[in-house]
Amino acid sequence: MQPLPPAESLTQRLADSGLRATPQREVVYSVLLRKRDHPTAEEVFARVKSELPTISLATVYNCLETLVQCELVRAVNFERSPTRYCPNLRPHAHFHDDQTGRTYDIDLPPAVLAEVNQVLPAGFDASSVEITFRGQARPAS
Amino acid sequence: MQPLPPAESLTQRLADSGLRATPQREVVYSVLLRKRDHPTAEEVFARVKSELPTISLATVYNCLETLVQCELVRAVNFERSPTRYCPNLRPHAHFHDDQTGRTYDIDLPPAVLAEVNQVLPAGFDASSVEITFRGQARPAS
DNA sequence: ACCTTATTTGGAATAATTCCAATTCCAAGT
DNA sequence: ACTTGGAATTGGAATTATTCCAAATAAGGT
Repeated sequence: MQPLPPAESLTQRLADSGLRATPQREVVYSVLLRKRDHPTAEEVFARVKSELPTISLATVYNCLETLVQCELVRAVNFERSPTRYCPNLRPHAHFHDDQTGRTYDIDLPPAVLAEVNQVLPAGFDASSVEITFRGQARPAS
Repeated sequence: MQPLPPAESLTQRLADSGLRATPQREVVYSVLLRKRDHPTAEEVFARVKSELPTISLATVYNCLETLVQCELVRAVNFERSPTRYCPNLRPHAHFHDDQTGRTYDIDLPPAVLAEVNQVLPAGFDASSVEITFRGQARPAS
């Protein structure tokens, strides 16, 4: 079990960007933290509804986008399937199980990250790198 | 300049999969080989039209899908933007320039690929890995 | 309280892709 | 050559995820 980010970081991060901590944003974020199974926007929508029955799908998209902007959440894209959302802030790759469709986080040691960045020729300045595996998973844990 | 794959490999690969070498498939493939700028399906459609004015967009999608199945072409996805197509068969990553939108191939040495695969815990069996950089490019060549 | 701006909302619009049913095209067997 | 069955193509409709938009609501600073 990894340490979770402190709960107050949302309000903090939003404030840093001059944004407000609304109930919608808080619930969307808490839903992501509660069940870290890389839900789609629709899935987040369904989960948030039980707490905020009148929230709209557009708002869920807005909140998710805001959280991504604040760097509290990562948007994960796999092929052409709907975007999934991930509150894991540690450097990690994603593993997509072709059979089950489940997505797993794979921690990336700094050394590997460094080596991957080495492959860039002069003149290429990367602001981010995304590593995605596909295959079959039979995770131990 | 890298060696191009032999021209006859299309017919060969298709036959291997029990598929036919149609004019549409040939022209779509040749268009990809001729200008390797990671075009979208719409862009391929536009280029193919000059040679086959009556081809339909659906056929372009079909042909591209077929080429991907035959492993002659890779489908490249960036965020939510349209899929791009790439006939480079060497192991390589992609670099997406945020300013220009251009995509560059970055060769991946086998050693790096090996190290990246090392990060997978026991029980994860990857059939492929996708590495994508985003940032700013000022390529030497 | 008031004003200004941020945020939310529902519905319409968009964009990329896929689906579908109707031809058309081949290739193999007679 | 002629048929025939499956493959491939075609145009258009449908789907899906997401974004856009304009109106309504909420919230913080004065």
